Amino acid sequence: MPATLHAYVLEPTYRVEQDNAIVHLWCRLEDGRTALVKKPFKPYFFIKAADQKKAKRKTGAIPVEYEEVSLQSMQGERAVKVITTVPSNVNKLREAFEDADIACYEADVRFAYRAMMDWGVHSIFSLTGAATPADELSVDVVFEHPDISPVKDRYVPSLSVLSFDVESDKETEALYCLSCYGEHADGKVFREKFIINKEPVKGARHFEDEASLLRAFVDYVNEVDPDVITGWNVIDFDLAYLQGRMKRAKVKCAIGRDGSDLKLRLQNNFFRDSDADARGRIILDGIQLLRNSFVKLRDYKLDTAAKEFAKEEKLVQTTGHEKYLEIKRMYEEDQQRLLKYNLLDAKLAFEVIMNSGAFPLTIKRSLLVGMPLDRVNASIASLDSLYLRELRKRGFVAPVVAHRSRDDEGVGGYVMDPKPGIYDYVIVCDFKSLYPSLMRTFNIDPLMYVERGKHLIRAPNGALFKRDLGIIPGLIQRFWEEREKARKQGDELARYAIKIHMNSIYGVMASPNCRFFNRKIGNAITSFAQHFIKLTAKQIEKLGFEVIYSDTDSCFINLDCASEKEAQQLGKKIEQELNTYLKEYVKQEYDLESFLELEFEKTFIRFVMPRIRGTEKGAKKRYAGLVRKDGEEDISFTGLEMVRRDWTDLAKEFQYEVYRRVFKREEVAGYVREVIEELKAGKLDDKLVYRKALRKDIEEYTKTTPPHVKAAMKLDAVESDLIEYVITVDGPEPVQKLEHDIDYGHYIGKQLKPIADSILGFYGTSFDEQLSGSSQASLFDF
DNA sequence: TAGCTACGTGTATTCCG
DNA sequence: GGAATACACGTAG
Repeated sequence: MPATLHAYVLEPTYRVEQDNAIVHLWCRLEDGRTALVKKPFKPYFFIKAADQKKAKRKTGAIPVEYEEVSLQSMQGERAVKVITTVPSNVNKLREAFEDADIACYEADVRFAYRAMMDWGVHSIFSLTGAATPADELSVDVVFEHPDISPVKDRYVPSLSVLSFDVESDKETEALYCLSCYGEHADGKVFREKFIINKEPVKGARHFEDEASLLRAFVDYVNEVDPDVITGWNVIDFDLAYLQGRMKRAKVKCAIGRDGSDLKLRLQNNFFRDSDADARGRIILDGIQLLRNSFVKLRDYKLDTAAKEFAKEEKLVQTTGHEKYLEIKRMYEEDQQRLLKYNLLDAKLAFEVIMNSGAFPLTIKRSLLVGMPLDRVNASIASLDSLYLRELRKRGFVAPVVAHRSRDDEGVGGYVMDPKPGIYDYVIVCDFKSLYPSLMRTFNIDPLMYVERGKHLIRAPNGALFKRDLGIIPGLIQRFWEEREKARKQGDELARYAIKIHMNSIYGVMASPNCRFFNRKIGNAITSFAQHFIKLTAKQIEKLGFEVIYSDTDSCFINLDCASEKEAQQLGKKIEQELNTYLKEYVKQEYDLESFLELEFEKTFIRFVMPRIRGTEKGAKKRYAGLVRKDGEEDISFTGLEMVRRDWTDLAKEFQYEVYRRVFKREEVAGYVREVIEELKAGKLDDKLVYRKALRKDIEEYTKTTPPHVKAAMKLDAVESDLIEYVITVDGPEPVQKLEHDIDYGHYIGKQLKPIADSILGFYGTSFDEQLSGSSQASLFDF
């Protein structure tokens, strides 16, 4: 009797053998071995039973079996299963059928995922079967046709990770060296350096020519056999470069676990990331991984990330042409230093993805939604995989994704017109996961949606839902419970992963690319949200407090009280009163149990709600306040220049200090004058850089030419989407190619003045007035 | 190999008999 | 030459 093993799926895929499809699950087993699990599965989809006769005339030479099933479409039409031999036939049949107006169901579910859904397994599963030798494959063991079943208790798999970095001559493209750093699944660290050199080099493997080094690298990858390959910009730079050099040197980039070549899909498009596929392994770019894990940085250079998350800094701090020269010099004169630098970069990328939490978070997310590591951000696919299983259990089949035009837009959250001003003691109450809690409370679900009927739940936008527990509400309930469990266990990462996925469900439902998309369902959620946040604000006012602002799920309340302690007490009281009221309200109005949870979130000791520039109206989504964090007072900024990447350090430091002085009731005029003096004296020149991203190719800016585009056009080569530029007397210039004097007048008028005015206005004064010490005409008339 | 909408601000461009 | 409008970006939630 073979033992039962637990496995984590790195990559689900398939191969066709003798006209039959075999699902291949490339796995890391719980016992530490790597495995390929092979199991045959027949591709299939559904049509309406009523279309079967017509369909039979359209199948041509494609092998098809029709199977009667007790399933129906969500509109209640009886379905029949169309089974074929290989996955590509599904597309052919779908095309032929749709040409003949035969609707297809679930014909766009990817084959290997389909199999996993039907076997009831997610990314971790249990298998029982005999292991066979792996032959030519780069795994420890192969299982042919094992029994596969779900696992109740998930565990966190230990994966082997390889990070690498390449150094080359930028002009000739010749390879200098390559370094690898990583950890085996058991946590043991490995590292290796490769360099092109005639003579031996201490501490590294040396090769006389590129082809030999490249071959040795491929062998090395297969030898350390990583589950995950990573690095900084590793797909668009290192792998793309290596692939090119290997092609030239006629070396196969056979780093797939089945000996297959690396495949790259490089995107020039700014809206989509490039991806890479080495069969059986996952290739994750460090930058993409951080971004997808919501790790916010000023920019995504390795050095910036390393300063934040690693212990060491890059060895070479220069950039652009200087860096190129430095690397060339090191290769020629100081190879030990170059190798040290090279290996350190590989190590830093590794430490950044680990220490920032991005990699552990991605593993958690993968376990939570059952997606491979490189697809945890594919929200539609993630929800699909969870939803379709449940739908099937209930006897239904889902439609294929319809292609829709995106003409009408759905409605979103409610944002109240704020009451501008400076306040003492403002508290914030907000709903915990408002959209999920509404979907759960009001049973918002595609399967529960109906056009008419009795005893239904009616959303404020008129959408109607049945009262039997829906699939989405059930899913949210499960997530909610898991989050509570994580909270009790102090598992912050799991909590965060659950929050991300719970909050993405609304976005999926409101996306025309989701197979269950229906504008009325999306709007049902937001109309409920609008209703409840307005109702909440109204009730708070009824209790005798002033609501000065509200956005989507939050209320900002001006307490007009005397101390932090009092604010705390009032906050608790408001939270409790409102929750009681809402429970009762939902029971009364809808005869439902409310899962809405209003939470007293924080206290601002002092608070500023600024105006829209040049008007009397309050500005939405922009505010600042004095908070207490770990006993210390600190200023929190939201939406204001302080938190925006496209404002200069000068503006940010200035804003922080001006607001600090206002909150602390310290004088401002002297400070403002001081900054201007220093600026004009050239003492702040390193704080004047604007950073703004190009969001499309330079040639596509045809309607207008914004400053960052002008600066980018002055560059010899655009090496990064993020353009760093300075305003000079001759207009915007990139930092890499500064040719004119700085336009200090610009910085005074455009970076300092608007920031000062946004707060000085509340004291009946202005930037100009503070400078001149009187109310005479503007000193800076820009 | 596609989660969503709401919003403010700066600059460029167009309109204005 | 000033007001109105469009474009572009980054942000809140």
